[in-house]
Amino acid sequence: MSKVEFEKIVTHLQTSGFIFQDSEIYGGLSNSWDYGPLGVELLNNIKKLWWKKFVQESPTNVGMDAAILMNPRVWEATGHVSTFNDPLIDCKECKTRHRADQLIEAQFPEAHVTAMSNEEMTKFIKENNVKCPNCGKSNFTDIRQFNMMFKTHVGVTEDSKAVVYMRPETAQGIFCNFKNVTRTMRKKLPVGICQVGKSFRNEITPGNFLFRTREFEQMEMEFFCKPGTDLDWFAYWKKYCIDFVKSLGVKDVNLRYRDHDKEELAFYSKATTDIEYLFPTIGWGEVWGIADRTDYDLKRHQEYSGQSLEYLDPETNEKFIPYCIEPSLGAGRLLLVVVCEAYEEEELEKETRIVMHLHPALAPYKAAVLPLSKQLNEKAREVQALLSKYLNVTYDETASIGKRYRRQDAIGTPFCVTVDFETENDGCVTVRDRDTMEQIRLPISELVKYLTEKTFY
RNA sequence: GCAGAUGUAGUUCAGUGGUAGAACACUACCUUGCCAAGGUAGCUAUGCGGGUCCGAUUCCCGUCAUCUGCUCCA
Repeated sequence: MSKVEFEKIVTHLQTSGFIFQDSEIYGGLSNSWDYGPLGVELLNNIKKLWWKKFVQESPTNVGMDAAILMNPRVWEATGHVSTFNDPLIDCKECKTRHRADQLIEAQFPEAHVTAMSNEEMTKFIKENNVKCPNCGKSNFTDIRQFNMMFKTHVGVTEDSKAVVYMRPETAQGIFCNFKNVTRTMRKKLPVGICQVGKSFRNEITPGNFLFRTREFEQMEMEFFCKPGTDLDWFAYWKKYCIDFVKSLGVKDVNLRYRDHDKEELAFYSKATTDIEYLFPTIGWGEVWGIADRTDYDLKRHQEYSGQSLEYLDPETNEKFIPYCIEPSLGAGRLLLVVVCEAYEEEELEKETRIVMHLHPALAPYKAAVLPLSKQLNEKAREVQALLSKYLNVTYDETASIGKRYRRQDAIGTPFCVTVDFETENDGCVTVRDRDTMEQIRLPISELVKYLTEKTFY
């Protein structure tokens, strides 16, 4: 396989019906992308397999789906309203931007930055001649506060009392429902609650195509367990997650764990490990974050809501707030990973064949039905109608058969079913494999079973 | 948000202060009968908005978007 540039993959996705720029006819909106007919199939398949692995196949886990808009008190409890504000400051000399608190901390470690207001920090920077780490001068703008949460209003008047936030993570919908879920489902610890849904963050610097967008879909599990038990759940889920990525066809050598250092850890987390993927051109990038959130979230919600979120262990009659392991993954990122991994430009004698070696269960179309000649349209349409009751299939009757194979290769369709002049007599079709380019002849009556088995996850 | 670069068919690229061109892709018809065949015809573009000019895709300004770097990233 030849070395492929990230840009090429992006172009391919945009020109073959996977991804479009959002509101493109108006010039687009920065970092917003839409999923086209093929992209949405791939995305849905990714979410489906994740759900299968984390909900359906797990004896401990259940799913749920929370609202995007929540009581704003939720975000006060989590600290998003207060501490998720970055005090940003620009150097007037060299035009670089910095975080005021980090500037002070780096040059005056003894200063109590966390206790300072923005005005106090501005004053401190001026009085102590805090220098720009880039140009060494001390000439800054005033601090401006950035909140990463999108705000909107409930009700038709823009009354500040009715401010609500677009959730910056799906996790809190799970924490808030911890009691509801365990009670109604009669769940004992350990229990994982899983959710797939949109989150919104007003990122200062999004970029790299789907890699960092302001609106994104998260696939998260909050796994509640008793602290100090024999089983190391953090290690367990780390392995479970990486095994899932590998099961989608991602090669071992392109994956690694990366532990966060102490300084890097979020305030609520005791330990965090990222699963990273080696993207073409871009290099290693975070795909999946597995965090040990301790009992931070439930504790805070208990405090702010006044509701007990303790768990009563039925065996020991002991009450405690469960600890939580959170593997959190962006659906768009995982899509990017499987596409980067699957994309190949195969050099053939006369041409280059673009093939997406997608796992058959992920492929937008499981098969394409192709009449060898247009005279065979009718029969081919019958086959398509039969298959489409069980599988997502497509149909193509234009151009030569070879060209149609190429088109399907380029969008990752694992099988092509060709109806030929013998089909009417022997009831068989030719099934061609995307990866091996081998062909076998099968009775139409066995097609559904064959394709279902071959595209099973 | 700052700095730099870029913006011409679906894609990759030409080109010009005076009616925009190719290749590939796509569509139709003919032909062909299992790996991008051939023929004919066809569709499609100067990101958006101003300004200068007789005339702007070209020069100028603004804006939007993309890329790179910085800042940032639950």
